[in-house]
Amino acid sequence: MNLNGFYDELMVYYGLNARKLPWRGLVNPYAIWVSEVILQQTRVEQGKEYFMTFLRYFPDVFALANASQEELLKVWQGLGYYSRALNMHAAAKSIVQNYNGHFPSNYAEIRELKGIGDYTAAAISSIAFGLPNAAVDGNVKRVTSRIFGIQSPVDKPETVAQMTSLLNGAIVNYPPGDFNQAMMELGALICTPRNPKCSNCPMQPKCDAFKNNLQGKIPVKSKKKMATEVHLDFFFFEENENTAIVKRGNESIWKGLFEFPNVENAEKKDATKLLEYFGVYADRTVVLDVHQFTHKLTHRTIFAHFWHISGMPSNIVMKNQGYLRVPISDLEQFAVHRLMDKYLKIKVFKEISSNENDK
DNA sequence: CATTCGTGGTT
DNA sequence: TAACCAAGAAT
Repeated sequence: MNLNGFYDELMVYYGLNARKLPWRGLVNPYAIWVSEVILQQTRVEQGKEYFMTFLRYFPDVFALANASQEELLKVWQGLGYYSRALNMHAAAKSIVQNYNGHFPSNYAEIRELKGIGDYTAAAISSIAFGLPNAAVDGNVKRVTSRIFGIQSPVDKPETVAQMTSLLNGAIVNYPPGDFNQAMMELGALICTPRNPKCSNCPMQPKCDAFKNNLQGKIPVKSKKKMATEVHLDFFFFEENENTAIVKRGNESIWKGLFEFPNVENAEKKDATKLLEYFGVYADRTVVLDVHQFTHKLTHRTIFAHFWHISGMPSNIVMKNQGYLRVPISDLEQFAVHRLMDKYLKIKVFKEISSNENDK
């Protein structure tokens, strides 16, 4: 199928309709890298503010490499997928050490950096260095599968490889960075997941899905696993204006973020059992308040309880070196996950932000 | 290769 | 409202 006409039309479309975004038009590979990692599985609208903030705190690769993990995660707080930030930290150190701070300028070396996969390596190498590598993200998978009528699941590596190969054959005829961004822009603005605006699409005459009225069937996706349910109980111990927090390890979710001492269970357990875990016994405990959240993630549903306890068990510090005793007023300085953030705003710093929250 | 990594907007 | 899913990568 000869799609040269389509690609020409696509580039014209992009020239006329490209959104003005904070990272558009930049040539600094560091800034482009930052934008691409922030935008992984993240909506453009949510990423904009974080992009500006990130560059303000870490204007170049040296600033990022020299930053503390705590400061980095505080800037990243709320974005999710926190391994992205930790991987960028490692990659920045690697760039400083192995490339004297100069961002590597070829695909293979870029692809080796932590947190950079096929898509991001192609995006950076094309946008920052003009290299003809097709970047296949969610938008491009949708656009490409519809154009070519590809009905194999787009989440299969084999399907992605097929699309990458097709697009690599076309990208050599255009400015690579613009070509990749044009494909993504078409997916974001015209070839949307539902109700695509085919009447405004420069590709309509050559689109297999449109021709066969398969826009609702393509792209094909494998069915996803059901979310598992988890019970997570946090303990807000309060004693003399102080409380206890602990830093998450590297084993699973929320790596490196701080939170109240907590227990995770597959089943719901009663309060006495939970408190005994921390050496607090029901008959000597004053539960000031219990607050419940249901927090839905892509692959798990968390039933969270926050127990506000008067006093702090003395063994909370003895039991595990990881526990930190900190002034409650200092909690805002620590990077926390959304559950903690919500609880702090609603219950702990209520008096500070009540004017905004109550509306 | 299938699963596991957040959060929030859209339908 | 529940389901979908967004400029994906690591394991």
